[in-house]
Amino acid sequence: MASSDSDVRADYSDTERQIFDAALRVFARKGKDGARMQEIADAADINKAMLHYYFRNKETLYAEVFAFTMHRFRASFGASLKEAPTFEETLRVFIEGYVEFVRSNGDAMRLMVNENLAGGTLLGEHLRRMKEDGQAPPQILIEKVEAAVEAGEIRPVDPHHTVLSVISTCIFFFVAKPTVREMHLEGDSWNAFVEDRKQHLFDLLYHGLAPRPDA
Amino acid sequence: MASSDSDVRADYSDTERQIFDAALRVFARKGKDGARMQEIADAADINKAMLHYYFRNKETLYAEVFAFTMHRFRASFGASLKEAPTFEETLRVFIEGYVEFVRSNGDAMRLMVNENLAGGTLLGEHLRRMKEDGQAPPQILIEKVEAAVEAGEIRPVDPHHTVLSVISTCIFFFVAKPTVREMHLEGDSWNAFVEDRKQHLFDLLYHGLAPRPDA
DNA sequence: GTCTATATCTCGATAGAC
DNA sequence: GTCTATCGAGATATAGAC
Repeated sequence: MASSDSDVRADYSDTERQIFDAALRVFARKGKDGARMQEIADAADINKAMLHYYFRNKETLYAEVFAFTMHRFRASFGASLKEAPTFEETLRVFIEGYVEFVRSNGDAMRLMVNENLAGGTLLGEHLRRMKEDGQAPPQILIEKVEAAVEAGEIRPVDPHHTVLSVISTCIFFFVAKPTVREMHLEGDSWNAFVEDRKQHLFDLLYHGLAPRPDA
Repeated sequence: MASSDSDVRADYSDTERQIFDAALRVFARKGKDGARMQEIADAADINKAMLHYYFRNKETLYAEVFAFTMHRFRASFGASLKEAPTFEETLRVFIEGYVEFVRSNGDAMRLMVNENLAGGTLLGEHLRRMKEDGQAPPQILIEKVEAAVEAGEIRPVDPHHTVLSVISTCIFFFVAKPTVREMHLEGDSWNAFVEDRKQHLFDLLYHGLAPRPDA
């Protein structure tokens, strides 16, 4: 258990998880400084004093919520990435997995984006660890893109930019959900929009990467 | 001048613009609730009391900064979008213009994303106005995509999803700059990365949209 | 218009009864 | 473990001299 100085505890109680959910919801929308302990307590349906009983202060609460969220992100995502025979299948599975992850972990995404906007002091350590573990979703996909280029399955593209583009298109529409609703949806259902989006992204990216007959 | 109830004043003094710049910098990173008036005053290099002299309170300061930022966004961007003979040129010009805009208006982007994360109460009105004016960058590009589909210049894609994808790839890497630095840059220059990205995005999206010979 | 001082209030944090 | 009451820091906002 003493593997790394900032490992994530696995034995959170029910109340603690309840607090985590509430804290994540608030931190994700308002950021660390904008969030109010009272609002978190209300969302968790507990007394404000209990927050300080379980977590010394706001700073540690935020740090633990962030670490726990990143931990879940790695675990949940690694599991969703299956092996696929062709790059076409890999791309389809990745988009499906990523969009679904984003859909059901919206606040985790918002938290990470918020941390980026604020300067990302906490990100560094976590990202470095993800990179070293090779567990990061980007890292995995980058290698697959490299292999696909090597095998001539796709055009000779820059793996880093390519993966960044795939991820951007899977996340941004969700981060900017209020804007997207206003600009692109006129009373249509959000869920239907997300389903359409998965298909669109696969088409766009697949054709964007596939080799050109004339090239 | 009484065109609309929430029009943006055009006669801001030098001091007021100085405050706007500082306020935008802070609001963009910390959000409305996370920002501190003292920090804004320091960044603007004026006394904290002066903030309240020029703007009654935090709420109105934020509202005016947001409105002014959206106004500048519309104006600055509309001007950068030139007519182009082919869709290929349109796409290239759009990416160049958008990425450059994002690069030199990073805090404006961060502010909008922050507002989206927080729920986007202020966005609604502004976006609706942009849509009605037809001035919105997305709106303009959507029409060009529709026309290009019609003319057979590109594959029959959904214009809304397509434009959303273009915009996502132009903005997200910037919003997540700290993460991108950590994951994709190893001491390389950010400016060089941005230049590479413009080229990559054009390639990826152009091939993603171009008609298939075999289709 | 500018600054100091201060009023007012909100929020994070703790004490202490149960 | 839970709650009420409250302290004290820090934030917004204002008063008033210059």
